[in-house]
Amino acid sequence: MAITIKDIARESGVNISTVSRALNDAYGVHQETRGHVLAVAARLNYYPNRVARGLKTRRSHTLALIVSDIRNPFFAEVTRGAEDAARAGGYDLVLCNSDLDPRKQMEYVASLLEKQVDGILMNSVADLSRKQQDQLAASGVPIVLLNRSTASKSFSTVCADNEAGGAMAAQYLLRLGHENIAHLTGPRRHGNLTDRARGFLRFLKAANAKQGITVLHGENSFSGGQTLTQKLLRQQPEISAIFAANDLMAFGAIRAMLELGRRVPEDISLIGFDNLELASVVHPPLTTIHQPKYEMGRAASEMLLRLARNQSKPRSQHLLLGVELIQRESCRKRL
Amino acid sequence: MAITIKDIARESGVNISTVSRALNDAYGVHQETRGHVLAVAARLNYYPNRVARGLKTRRSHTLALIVSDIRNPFFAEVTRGAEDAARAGGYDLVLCNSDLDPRKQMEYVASLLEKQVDGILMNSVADLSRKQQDQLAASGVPIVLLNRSTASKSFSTVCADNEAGGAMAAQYLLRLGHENIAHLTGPRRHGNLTDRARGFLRFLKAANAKQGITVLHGENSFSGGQTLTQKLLRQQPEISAIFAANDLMAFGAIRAMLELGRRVPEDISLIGFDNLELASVVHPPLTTIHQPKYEMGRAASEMLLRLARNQSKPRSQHLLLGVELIQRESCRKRL
DNA sequence: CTGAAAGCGCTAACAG
DNA sequence: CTGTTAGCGCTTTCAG
Repeated sequence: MAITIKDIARESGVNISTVSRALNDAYGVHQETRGHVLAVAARLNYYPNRVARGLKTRRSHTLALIVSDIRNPFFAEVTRGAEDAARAGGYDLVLCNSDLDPRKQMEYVASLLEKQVDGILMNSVADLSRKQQDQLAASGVPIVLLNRSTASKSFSTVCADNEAGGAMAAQYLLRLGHENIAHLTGPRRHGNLTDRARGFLRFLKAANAKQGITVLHGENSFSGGQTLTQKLLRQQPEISAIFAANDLMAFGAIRAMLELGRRVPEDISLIGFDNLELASVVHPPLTTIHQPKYEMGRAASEMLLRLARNQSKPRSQHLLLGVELIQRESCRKRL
Repeated sequence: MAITIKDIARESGVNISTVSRALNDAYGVHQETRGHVLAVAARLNYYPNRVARGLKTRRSHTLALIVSDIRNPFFAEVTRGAEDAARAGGYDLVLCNSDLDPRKQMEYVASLLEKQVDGILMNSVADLSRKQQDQLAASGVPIVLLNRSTASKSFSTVCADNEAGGAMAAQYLLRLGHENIAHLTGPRRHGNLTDRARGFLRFLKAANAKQGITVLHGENSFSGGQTLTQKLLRQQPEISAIFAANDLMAFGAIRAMLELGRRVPEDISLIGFDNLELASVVHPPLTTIHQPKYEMGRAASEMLLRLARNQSKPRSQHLLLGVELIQRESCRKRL
């Protein structure tokens, strides 16, 4: 049986409420009694039961993070940022993997509400029905959406500036003199990737790119990048630069080119998006657009902490974080 | 204000204890009342407060996982397995990143105890002082150690069979006809890596390997593998096969060889350990020893669940999971 | 500054 | 089968 404030009250000859005060408020209790109580508590090796406290205070000091899959290195990084910030604020973080399955997501949320978490960080609600989203919003827990800028107004968000990143990629490739450019991206409607494509194409158009741009849609994965690249090089062997919508696709592209005997960057320049840790490890080291993943997680946690602490639910907040071009060795000037 | 069993008791004209029973036990309550209560509960959109319940039952239905860093893809995979199993058992998983810092680790544990978690999964306690370890063991929470086989008897463990894996690597390289073999590994005393080295060397010795084996110690990281390989090839350019203690080091070795103009596997065969997802993505695809990372996490959670459910603390359990050789393209027969 | 007492929401004897 | 009652460990009025 763990020892409680009752024990330490008995042991130190004061009332449990005094113990409680001594343990919490620095004020409202005589220095001397306070000292004594603390000493007894230490001697008995007392540690408070936060569950009981939470029942009374209606705060669990626990946050939750729902990602699609922690094995995705992008989310691992975000998660680390979120956990660090939560901990710094005195909160725990419970981790949930939803695989983007709407049912799983709703089950997690229900379970988390029952556990009285003070706030939820979510990867996405895009796959939830309108009704489910309303239900979420109505639940009352503060929710901040990660990696979504276009979400409904009911939720706060933190996201990287995907559109600006797309534009950066375009600008860089143009500056290197490329004219025959392709963009490899994911499914047609995929919030973030769509934003990247928009920024990319908009910049090229504004710059009066001399030639048409090829945009290929496929799976936003390693093998998707590989497949699309094979297809691209068959259709348009004269291509001189590729913008892959994320690093994983870029890795797939590298593999495909290797197999087809096209060299990066000698024959074809390649730029990715995300700046995964692996990007500097592959050969050639990948030039890419850096997303501040850790900072996104951290900022999201901090935002959620603010929301959780203000009982009164304030308007939703939105944060857009800047991205950055990381030059490595997968691009070069067109001859 | 959330609605409680009191509300639904009032609304349905029965006592709160009847409500509680209706909601929990299927038995001991008339089907009719039960149905009615459930209906009212549903109508009021009731969900139970697990914190209150936990206060009474002394079970939080929450597990915790302390890893050094979730960004390490190895742990991400383990974590996913652990979370899936926890959830399947009706438990939440709180994630903690310790960076292997003993102080952080102890702080996490203290905080988790206060939150009344039902069990803790830990990456390692190797860096904890004897006293800290005893303190942990004395705390009373079930603890299972991940990825440790040699830990003190006070804790349960689940681990991959590192020694057998090392032996497998040796056997494979020998079968390919290699005689001039090097082993690149981490610091001298590093539980798992040491086990791999032992298995490797023991097998070679037993097989009467014709030549001496070179073992190089360094950092167990990408750059560690890179550095060691540079050093190795300077000292012994005639080496024909390398066993890297983990995939990350193997990736570093690939990079170093690329830079030195030595081809894998044409000039030198390379085998890793872990079978990270990247292993199939690098060039050449890496032959390696597969650790069942997901299963380790799952098994650890399941073991912890068993421990948590049996109030009486049983003896510690130990599980050693098998490893597997994954043949890809980084090794070939010696000419 | 300290004590008494109520109660957070739920479970679990114990009666009936 | 159902109601009464007593807490779980802690915070928080309200008195004194």
